[in-house]
Order: sequence, then C-alpha cells, then structure tokens
Amino acid sequence: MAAFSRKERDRQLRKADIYRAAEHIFALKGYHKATIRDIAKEAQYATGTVYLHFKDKDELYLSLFAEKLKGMLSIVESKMSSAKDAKGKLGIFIRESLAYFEENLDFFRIYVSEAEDMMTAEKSLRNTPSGKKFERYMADMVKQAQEEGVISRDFEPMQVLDIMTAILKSFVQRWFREGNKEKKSLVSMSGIILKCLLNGISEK
Amino acid sequence: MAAFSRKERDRQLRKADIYRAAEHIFALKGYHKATIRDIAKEAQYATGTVYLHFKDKDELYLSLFAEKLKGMLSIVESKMSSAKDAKGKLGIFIRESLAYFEENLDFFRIYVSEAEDMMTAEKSLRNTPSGKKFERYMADMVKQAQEEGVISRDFEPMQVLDIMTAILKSFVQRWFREGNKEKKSLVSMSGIILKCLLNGISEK
DNA sequence: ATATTTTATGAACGCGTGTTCATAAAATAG
DNA sequence: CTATTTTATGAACACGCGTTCATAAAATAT
Repeated sequence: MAAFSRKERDRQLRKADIYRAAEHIFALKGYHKATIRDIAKEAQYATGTVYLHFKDKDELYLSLFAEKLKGMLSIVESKMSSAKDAKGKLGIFIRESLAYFEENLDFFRIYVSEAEDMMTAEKSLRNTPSGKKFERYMADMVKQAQEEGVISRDFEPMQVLDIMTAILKSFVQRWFREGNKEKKSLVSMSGIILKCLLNGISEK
Repeated sequence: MAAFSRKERDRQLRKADIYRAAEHIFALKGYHKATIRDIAKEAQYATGTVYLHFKDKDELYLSLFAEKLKGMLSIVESKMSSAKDAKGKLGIFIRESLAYFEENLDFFRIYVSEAEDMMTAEKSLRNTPSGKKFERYMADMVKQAQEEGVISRDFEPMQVLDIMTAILKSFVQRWFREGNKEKKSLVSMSGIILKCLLNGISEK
C-alpha cells in the first residue's frame, strides 16, 4: 500500500512534468505547431514516455485545458461567494478572472487565441490598403461619436472597434450554434446588438 | 487583344471556380482539415490545376479571406455614408455587417470560428461536471441580477455569459497585442471592463 | 492538316509528425 | 546477487498532405 502510494506519487510527478512542458510549448506554438517531440524534450523525457501518461496528443491538450479552466472556475466561484449582490459578484468575476489569467499567462495565450497562425487572415487585412482605409474610416466615425457625446471617451477608437467586433462575433456565434437559420434572421438581431454595445447589459 | 481578353476572362472564370470551391471547403472543414485535393475535386479540376492559379494553400486562403472581407467593408462603408450622425452609422454598420454575413453564410462560418476543431476544448469543458456546475452557478447569478434590476431581461442568462466572455477576451487580446505586461496589469482594467459590460460604450 | 504552344492532369515525391514497439535500463522481488 | 517485472527510450513506421513535374490533352498558329 505504501509502495503503491509512492509509485503513484512518482507517476503524478512525471505527469505534472509533462503537463508543465505541454503548457509551455502549446502556449508558445499553438496546438498544431507544437509537437510531441517538443513537449517531451522540454520535459526531458523521450518521445514515447509521453504516451505512457496520455493516450494521444488530443487527450493531453484537452485535459490540460480542462484542468486549467477547472482551477480557474473553482477559484473564481469561491471568491464570488463573498459578495452578496449580483453586481458585486460580477465585479469579482471579472477581477478574479483577470488575476488568474495574469498568474497563468503562458497558458492563457492559448485561450485568447487558439490557432494564432490563422489570425494572419485578419491581420493581413489590417495591412491591406482597403483594410487600413476602413479602419481609419471607422476610427473617424468613433471619434465623431465621441464628440457628439454618443460614445464615451474612456475608450480609444480602435478599442471600440475591438469591442464591437467581439460583441458582433459573439452574437453570430451563438446564432450559428443554435441553428437559428429557420427561426430568426441575423439582421433581426441588429437592434439588440446595438443596444448591448451602447448601453451594455444593464437595465434601462 | 480580343484573344488575350477572352483568354484572360477564361482564366478568371477558372479562378472563380476554385475560389467558390475553396470557400465551400474551408467553411466546411476549417483551414487545416481542408485539403487541396478536396478543393480541386469540388471545383472539378485536378489537384495540380489549383497551383496554376495560386502559389500555395496559404495564398489561396488569405486571398479568399481578404477578398471577402474587402467586399464586405466596401458595401458596409458605402451604406454607412448615408447616415449623418455617428449613432446612425453605428446602427448601419451592425445591420449591414449582419446582412452580409447572412448572404455569405458559408464563408463566415470560417470567420466566426477559425479552427473550429480546437473549440473542442471550450466545448469539452461545457460537458464536464465542473464546467456544467459553473455554468449553472453563473446563470443563477445572472438571474439574480435580473431580479435585482441590475441586468436587463432582454438577454438570456447564457447569452450574458457569452457577451461577458467575448468582452473579456477582447480586452485580454488587446492587452497581449500591446505587450502591456510592463505598463499596466490586467487586473487594473477590471473597472473599465465592468463598466463596458454593464453600461456599454455610450457616454455616462 | 500539321506543328507549336498553352493548359490540365494526377501519380509520385518529400517532409513533418503522431504513434508504436523492440530493446535497454531501472526498480522490485525472491 | 539473480530473476522478474516495470518503466523509459528513440529509431522506425505509417500516413496525410502540400507541392511538383513528366506526360497528355487542348488550343492556337502556320
């Protein structure tokens, strides 16, 4: 029993080594460009050893991801419970999530941009004449809105674009996920999206 | 001259065939899982023919992406010019973007989730006990907030989570992009993020 | 009709990488 | 100390896929 327990502990240590290495390599190169060889080398094991602990690359990645996120959720949730009203909880959720990100920067680079290679597409547009032109146009629009007192000056114009894009994407994603193609058109959601963007999720 | 022009036209037609096929296949399988063979087959050409029109897979993907987005931007921009104030422009931006998405569904499935295979990570959490538990916890928090009159009932609880995540991600992404690790901590942005989420980008 | 140039074809090549497995090393048991 | 079981190793294998290229077909010119 004691023997088993030590062996098991050893096993866990090895697994943790590999986890750490995987975290680092995945964060550095993204899922596709990270190789098992990379990870094994970083952990100072031979390639095959990784397979003594994980069924395959997918399992390694997914379990790593799940583990991290689980850790974050449990911390965030426990901190949230100290607030009594929902607004307080919301604030804590945001602050504690950010704190956890900051303590696990390596990892959350994955979360923020899985498949960062593909982002080239969006980036490449930003370097294109028509892309730059559009960005300028939008930035000007935002500045105008700020002068008109419609948009707060707390945000930089480019940041407003980021936020707009993020919210838009989130609604479209949700729409795809629900297969709403029959029920409701995307365009019909314009109103609520605009409201969400301008006034946030708060009442009134 | 006429001969040249017809040849050129033919060439463009072929290229368009391949574009269409690529759009379809990329949208269906994502960048990595889509193969040149797939695309060629869909376009009813031989594999090698694709390379008569595009240097490599990357160029095909990037130019497709740039072309589509360019088209969208020019339409959206032209429609926006008909509004005089910034708020009107904003509304048009959102509506026309959505309309363009809807007319190019195949393609925008790419845009919305490049590398959709990787999303498995986030999804897999949603199927995990602790993930489900957390979702319930957050949903309850949102409901509570709605009862307290803090969050509008216009949004479903789950949708609020989506929006929160999207905004959070957008801020973190920006932070990474700017390499602000020295200047400012992530946590210090909690306030503005909460404000953005609750009250949107509008003044006051 | 024949020769010449252009375009299309898809089998073959090269390479990267996930995964396995025969072999060696280490740990444990007797 | 020897035998046996467990664990580690990394070369070899398998496979998918981007890319090329010798060959064939089609188009064009003579």
